[in-house]
Amino acid sequence: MTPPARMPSRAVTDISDATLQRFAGYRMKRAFNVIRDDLHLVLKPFDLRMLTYTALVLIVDNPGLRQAQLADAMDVERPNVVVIVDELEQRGLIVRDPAPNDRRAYALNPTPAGEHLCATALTAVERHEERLMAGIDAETRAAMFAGLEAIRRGSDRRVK
Amino acid sequence: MTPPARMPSRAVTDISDATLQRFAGYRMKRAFNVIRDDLHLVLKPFDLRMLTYTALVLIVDNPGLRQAQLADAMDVERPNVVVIVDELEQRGLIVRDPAPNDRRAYALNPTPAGEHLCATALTAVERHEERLMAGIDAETRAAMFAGLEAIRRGSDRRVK
DNA sequence: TATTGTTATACTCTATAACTATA
DNA sequence: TATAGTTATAGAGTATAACAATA
Repeated sequence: MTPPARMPSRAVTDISDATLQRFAGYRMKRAFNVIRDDLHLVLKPFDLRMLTYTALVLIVDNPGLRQAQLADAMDVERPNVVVIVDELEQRGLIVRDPAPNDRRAYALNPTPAGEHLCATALTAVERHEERLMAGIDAETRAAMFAGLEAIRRGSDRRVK
Repeated sequence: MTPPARMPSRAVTDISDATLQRFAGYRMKRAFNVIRDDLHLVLKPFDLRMLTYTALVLIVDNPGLRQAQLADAMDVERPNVVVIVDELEQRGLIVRDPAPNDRRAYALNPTPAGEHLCATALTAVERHEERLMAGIDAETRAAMFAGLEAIRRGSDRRVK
């Protein structure tokens, strides 16, 4: 069963990433790559990317949201939110209403078209999720989610 | 204990991401952002980024590696590996030796300086890892790693 | 024909500084 | 003074096509 030993020059056909496997960052990057690539294909029919999809969902779930709040919720810098909101607005999926009591800000609201696209995309993403998580039992999923949440919350445990 | 109810206009100060929280992609992106930002600061003193650090570790652990194998191990396209290897070579951390039996390819090998920097950076990354995972018990860590590995392996369960 | 490494290129994501108009 | 949104810009990460040398 075991392959013949090749003593002189070690085979580089079987690459070891044992060192990197010890770190959450490496494992998460690899897993996230799979999710990102699949989500990319899933959202393509709706002409949405992960960022525009995330923004749309947040605006649908939180009508009246301001851009600064959206940036904070998405963990993205404010200038980068502008182009995302621009894109959604130009496609008629959301509107920039004037914010009450603050003439500097906008109240982001979904249009009926935006709500419809959001709902349709959401069901596609749910199928994508179930497909990728198919082999993982409920307890492992819960533990994984808890671990990810603990890392996210522990951002005050960062360096500096 | 409960704050006074504000019926007319719902407070948008408390943003709900409940919909997105149901998806592994969102939770992983948020957690990965924390890890990426911290790792960025941790590697900065060594003048390494996540990609160059990962490549260096893989080359140290797999001397004689070819670039195509490195690209595969890093889940990065071959053209993007060229600049990473360029950077490590120009800094004297690795060398591009001729590959035996194939004059097209290179055998990537670490220099003593590369091995030393790799070891030093590794201990810093170990501290970073333990800091970010501090609040997570062993069983949760194991389950999280198992879940991430299952997603990575299940890349054949992708769309198309 | 297929593969290795390469060049060129483009698109996305991310990050910072500086501006305007309001607060 | 500080904040909301904006502009401009630059750096990273990622992806594809096409090429020369070699298998």
